[in-house]
Amino acid sequence: MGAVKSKRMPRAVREQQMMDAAVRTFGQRGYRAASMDEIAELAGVSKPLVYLYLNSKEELFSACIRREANALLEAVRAGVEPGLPADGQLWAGLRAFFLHTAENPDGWSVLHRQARSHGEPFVSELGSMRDEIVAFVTGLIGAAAREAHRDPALADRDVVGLAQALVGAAESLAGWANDTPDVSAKEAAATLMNFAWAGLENLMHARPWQPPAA
Amino acid sequence: MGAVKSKRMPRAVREQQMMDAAVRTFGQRGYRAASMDEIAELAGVSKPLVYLYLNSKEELFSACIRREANALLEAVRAGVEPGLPADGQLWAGLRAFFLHTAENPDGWSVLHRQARSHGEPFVSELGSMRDEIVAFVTGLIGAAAREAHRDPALADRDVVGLAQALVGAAESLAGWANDTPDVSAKEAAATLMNFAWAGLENLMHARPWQPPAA
Amino acid sequence: MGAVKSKRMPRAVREQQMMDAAVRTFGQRGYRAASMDEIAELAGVSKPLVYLYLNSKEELFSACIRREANALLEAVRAGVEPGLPADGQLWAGLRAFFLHTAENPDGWSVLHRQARSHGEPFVSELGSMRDEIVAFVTGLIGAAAREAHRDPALADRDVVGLAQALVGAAESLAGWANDTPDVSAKEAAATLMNFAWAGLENLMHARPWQPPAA
Amino acid sequence: MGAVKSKRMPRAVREQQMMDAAVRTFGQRGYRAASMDEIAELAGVSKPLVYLYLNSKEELFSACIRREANALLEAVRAGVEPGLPADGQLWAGLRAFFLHTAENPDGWSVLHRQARSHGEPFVSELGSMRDEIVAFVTGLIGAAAREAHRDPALADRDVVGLAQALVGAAESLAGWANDTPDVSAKEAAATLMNFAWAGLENLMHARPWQPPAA
DNA sequence: GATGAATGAGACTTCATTCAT
DNA sequence: AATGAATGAAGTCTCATTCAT
Repeated sequence: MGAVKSKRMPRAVREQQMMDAAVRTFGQRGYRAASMDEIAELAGVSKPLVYLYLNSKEELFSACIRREANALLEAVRAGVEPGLPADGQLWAGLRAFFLHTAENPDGWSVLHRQARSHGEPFVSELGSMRDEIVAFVTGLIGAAAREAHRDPALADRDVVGLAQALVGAAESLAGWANDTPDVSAKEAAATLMNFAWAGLENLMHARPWQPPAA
Repeated sequence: MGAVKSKRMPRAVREQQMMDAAVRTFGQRGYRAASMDEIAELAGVSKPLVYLYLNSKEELFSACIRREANALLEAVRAGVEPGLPADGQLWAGLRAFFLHTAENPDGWSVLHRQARSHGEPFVSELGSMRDEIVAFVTGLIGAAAREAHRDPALADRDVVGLAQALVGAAESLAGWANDTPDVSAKEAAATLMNFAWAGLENLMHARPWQPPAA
Repeated sequence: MGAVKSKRMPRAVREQQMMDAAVRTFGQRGYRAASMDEIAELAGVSKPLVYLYLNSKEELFSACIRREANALLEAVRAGVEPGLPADGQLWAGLRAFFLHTAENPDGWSVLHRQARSHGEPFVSELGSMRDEIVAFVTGLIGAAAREAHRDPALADRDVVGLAQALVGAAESLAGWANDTPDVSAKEAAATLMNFAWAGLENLMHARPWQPPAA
Repeated sequence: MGAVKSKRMPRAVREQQMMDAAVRTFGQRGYRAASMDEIAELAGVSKPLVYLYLNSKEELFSACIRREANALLEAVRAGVEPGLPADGQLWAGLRAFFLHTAENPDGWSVLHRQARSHGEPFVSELGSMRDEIVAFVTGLIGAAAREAHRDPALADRDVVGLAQALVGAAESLAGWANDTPDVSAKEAAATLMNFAWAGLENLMHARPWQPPAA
């Protein structure tokens, strides 16, 4: 007994340990550079056990993508309170997104860097998750548009493009904030919210968006 | 007819053929999955010749990153006409950017997907090119602010933050546009220009930015 | 009958088989000319197993040097009986040395021919073993000097120099005896004993050292 | 004109430049590790020229062995003055040997380390040269024996063994003197002469050989 | 007399995966 | 539930050597 090297754990627990190790390894080394040896060692089990539970490197990676995608989605959903006005919801969603990715850098690396870089079947795997995020954002923006009585409605494709732009901007700012001393994560988030909500023109004319008194 | 298998070419020409093949292979397969065998065959030469001229897989990949990064930078610079007003310059730059990435999907894949996913030294290699783009965009936004006599002036740090956000959004959209059939470069540029210039709120209220009659 | 192709052996046994094969191959072909393929085949295993257990060609060669050096050292130590007079001890040590090198020609080739010819880190590896032999011989000569009440006493440095000369002569003669058919280990030992003990001048005057009636 | 990069040299001169480069490279890197590329570059010519003049790596190495063996032989012969008594001749020969090998470390490495370590045809190549050295030493020792009216004469095989022992002792002492601070080459030579001429027993009883007043 | 261009063959090494217990 | 033993296949890289000028 003791966490040093417990044997004979129930399957579900062992599987999670393996996936933890896999996410960490894939996230840091990349899909191809990660070796099953390293994953098994990090998980504290033998290699055949990894194969017994997860079948192959490919399936293991797919499982990682699914797990991390769902976790991210849940985090964003949980961060948004349905009753708020549109800008408040967006602000809350972005904060949740930033928080989750900062706390799970390996998982985020798996989703953002690795899953896109290694072709099928991983791109498809990621696709279905992105569809869910887009649907969620679409809902948000759609609600905002109705709130503003926008007419005619934004096309779905435009919404997807906007979501892509938002995520890209968020990633870029996160990296910049990380690499630049004395730029806080909150400042970065505010910059993004301004950029996204008010647009450059409004910023040029000194009409920024104001964060809600939180 | 055509260069079926020309032999004894001068070194400079052969090197470009090899780099073409390498960009294509790296862009489609990824850095690790691409094999030197495949690159050599696609270039129509033997493997030792690739090593003789380009030394190693790592150096070859670095050379690809540099070549593609410079080409992209030149394309954007060439697309912007200095005399225009700020939004016109931004619009021109974005069009040039999305056009170039659409016309060089493998080169863009090398920069956006592969160089980021395979650790040092490639990330640094890419970083310096990205810094140049960010500096360029920073200049543009600063000019726009002066043009608008914004008061109080935007802090330098805010300008850089906005430029980071814009560049990140552009990168993300370019990947999306490349991966999504029937999204044209011009549409992507318009989506981003709207997003950046008008901001989401204006979009919600059906007050988008209008492209200049070109 | 015989160990045609025994599978699933414990690691320690397999490692010895591999080292046997490696010593033989290195000794006959040389470090560079020996291929890991040949070693694996001679050991009756696949190449990856050799790497799994012994890591690299360099480490494998180093391990061979250490094993053979220790075996030789032990053989010489075991051959010398502490109670004898000085010339008897020297004679016994030389006999053991030449016998061992004659019985392990590949091991001796690894030590004498290959380890010296392929630079660091092998030369150092061998150096420490050689230092042990020299120290051993130094002790022997020192004992002989005390036994003879030599006065004035030999300087320590002179003793080490003599030991170096003796060891070098032995190494060289062993190589020669191994390469020359019909020169027995005992003859080689006698030649060296005469040379070392009586000196050329005494040989010239037909006053050789006499082996003890064994 | 000038030694920087003279072109169109007569064949004999070019060949010597190549052999110089080859001896240096083979001596330092070893036969296998030396590459024709490195040799050609060090010689300041293109690789095809090396092949044009010297045909193959194997022939080039053989030619190096022959050249260096002859040079060593000549040096020793030139060092010995025929009229001297036996110990004086030996002393002179050893000095010439030490001097030549110290001044031509790469050539000595080719003969002593590399030629023996890489099998046929090099071992044979070296063999004929060793035969000449042995004949020379045999003559010397034979003269000494006649001088001493030794009877019965030493067998040829014994002479070869003694020569081997001498050379081995010399090499070992040379290495030791090089690695040990404040042991001069001359001291090493004296130690060897004592060891060889007087023998350990005489040394034990304080009857060393005396170097001739030079 | 001399060389830039080019390659077939083979080396070391790694990895995903399975077998037998 | 778990693992020590083992390998087929593939990858990066080097080298002696030749061809065409």
